Amino acid sequence: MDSDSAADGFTAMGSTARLDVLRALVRAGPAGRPVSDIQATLGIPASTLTHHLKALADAGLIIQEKTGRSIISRANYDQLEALAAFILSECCSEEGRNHG
Amino acid sequence: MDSDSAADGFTAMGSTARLDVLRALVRAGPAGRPVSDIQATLGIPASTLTHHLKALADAGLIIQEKTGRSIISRANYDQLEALAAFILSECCSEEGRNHG
DNA sequence: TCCATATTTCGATAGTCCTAGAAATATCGA
DNA sequence: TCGATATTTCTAGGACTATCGAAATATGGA
Repeated sequence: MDSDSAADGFTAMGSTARLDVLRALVRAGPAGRPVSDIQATLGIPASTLTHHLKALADAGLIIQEKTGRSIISRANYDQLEALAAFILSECCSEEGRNHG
Repeated sequence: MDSDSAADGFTAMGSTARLDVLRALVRAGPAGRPVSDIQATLGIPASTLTHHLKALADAGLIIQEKTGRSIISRANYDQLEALAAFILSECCSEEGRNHG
């Protein structure tokens, strides 16, 4: 995980609307949820929801798969774990240094 | 940790410049670093750096303390841990449900 | 083919954010 | 008080973002 893709990931989580969508998918587990189902739960207009889902997918936080007329979105747990671990990685590695 | 303050925290981490500043502080450990020291390491103009530090402080990700002419910034490890934990909290709690 | 369902693309508006130079403020030492 | 150091505030422009209605696209069934 490099700094740039981590920042992309955090940007994607950095709006209430998008974080709510992501968490709905995290709660749903590996089965994921279709767009229309998320929309019914959160009450976001379809075009806005598509926009946010694309942002989450571009950042690698979710994975989308088309089945029939539906698109199933799933949380990308590996990526989410990597981001969570990134926050405090290298913690205190320079503790006590006066220069550098 | 509610969704709104989590989103604020992730927004603060959602730019490369700011994430680099935060990580410099995470690496530094509890001793923290003065602004001028961060500036020397990262090469960011002072006014830009102040702007980013304020954003990080407003989101509760860092804590600033004035000592003499310097301001020491420290990572707020409790808040960072809470954000890391938030990402996957409630994971799969609705797994298997078809409605709701 | 025709219709209903599911989702995306387009387009436009309003608002927010990043960056950074210049000027201002605060602190310490001589 | 004067100067050096440390940091913030002011200001501004260009870039990016969120929102969402309307129109378009894709799929499956009758």
